[in-house]
Amino acid sequence: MKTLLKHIQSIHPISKEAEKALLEISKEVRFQKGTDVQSIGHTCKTIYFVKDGCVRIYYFKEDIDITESFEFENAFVARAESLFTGKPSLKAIQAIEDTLLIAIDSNRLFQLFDSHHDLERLFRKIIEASYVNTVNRIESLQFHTADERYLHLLKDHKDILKRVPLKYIASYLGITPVSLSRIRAHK
Amino acid sequence: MKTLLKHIQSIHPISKEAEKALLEISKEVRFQKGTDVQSIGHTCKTIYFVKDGCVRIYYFKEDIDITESFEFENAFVARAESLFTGKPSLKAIQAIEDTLLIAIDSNRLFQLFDSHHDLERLFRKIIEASYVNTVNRIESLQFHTADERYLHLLKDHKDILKRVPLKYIASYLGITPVSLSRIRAHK
DNA sequence: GTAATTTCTTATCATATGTAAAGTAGTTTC
DNA sequence: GAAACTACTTTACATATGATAAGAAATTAC
Repeated sequence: MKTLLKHIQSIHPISKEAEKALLEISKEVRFQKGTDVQSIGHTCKTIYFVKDGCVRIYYFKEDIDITESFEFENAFVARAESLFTGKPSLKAIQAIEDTLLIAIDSNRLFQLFDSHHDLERLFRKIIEASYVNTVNRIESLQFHTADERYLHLLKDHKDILKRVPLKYIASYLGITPVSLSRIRAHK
Repeated sequence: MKTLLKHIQSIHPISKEAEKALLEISKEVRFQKGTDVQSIGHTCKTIYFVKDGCVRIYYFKEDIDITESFEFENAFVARAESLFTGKPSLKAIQAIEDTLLIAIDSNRLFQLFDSHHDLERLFRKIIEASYVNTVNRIESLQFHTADERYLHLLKDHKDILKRVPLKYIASYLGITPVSLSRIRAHK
């Protein structure tokens, strides 16, 4: 669990008691490459931290598999639309590689917020950062060409091509695999 | 300020003391149609609540004016990328109509979080809801046609066509005004 | 109220991306 | 190691959107 605590310290330092309380509601879970961590229709009650490996959030639009996001080592993952609304999620979380996650029980976490103010602040800051990221992604989808978005993704995640199938990258960029192939061929 | 307090109560009820503290760091400000509430290059230290009128967040990409978002009555507005990072914003906030805003001093608000846990929880929930909204907007930009996005916007904001120039709506949808005209002509 | 300015629409042509189908390469299964 | 399957690429054609320019409509300024 050291990786998680270290990552947390870099965002917002919390007390020893808060660390202890957090670890009590967390456990390590492993998933084989290709398996669903959480499936479509399930209400999200877990916040995951990626210790090793990588995952994606995906959903289906008219039978087409669309990757909403990727997460790699040292990042949190949750299906926000379900976690924060209590509704069943239309999306699933899948392990793209053999993956080691730390699962945090969100209901118990939200309860801890009452007694550990610093934990609530930590997660407020985590959500703020995620929010800034999604706003930037909107900007990218709004006014960059698919070509630019592809190059930008490679810059941000230098090893993504070795770790993630192109078909997932294509839908993440908002284009078809055929179109991504074309873009790659022109480089 | 009643509008603000009423809106807050519907998200997360706070104590009378917290309400009082919040009002002390808030003030009403008016902006004429077309004027900038905050300009590009300014570091965002204010969270606004729209009491009457409407605003947009916009920026320039290579001399082209792009609307990132609109906000109407009973919504909060802030340039998250600047507010949460402390960096100067590349974006501006502009009044689209004569607008009455409530300006909340963000530094003093963040200080209040130390003494008023319920205020921090309130704003955590506000950010969570904004986050869910932006994730949904990504989905919309990723795999809906411009045509679908336009119809969806009209559904969500029935009076938007009467209040907001089409050129702003076009860039918000990620298309040119010419393209929006075409889409509208086919209905 | 007229002129000037801005906003919106229409038309034409160029380009990027989608769809479908076929082929190639790589991986998995037995 | 052959067969089956999956991932990726390539080609041909269709469609949506972009760029530019010109005109119409609406708004603003005087």
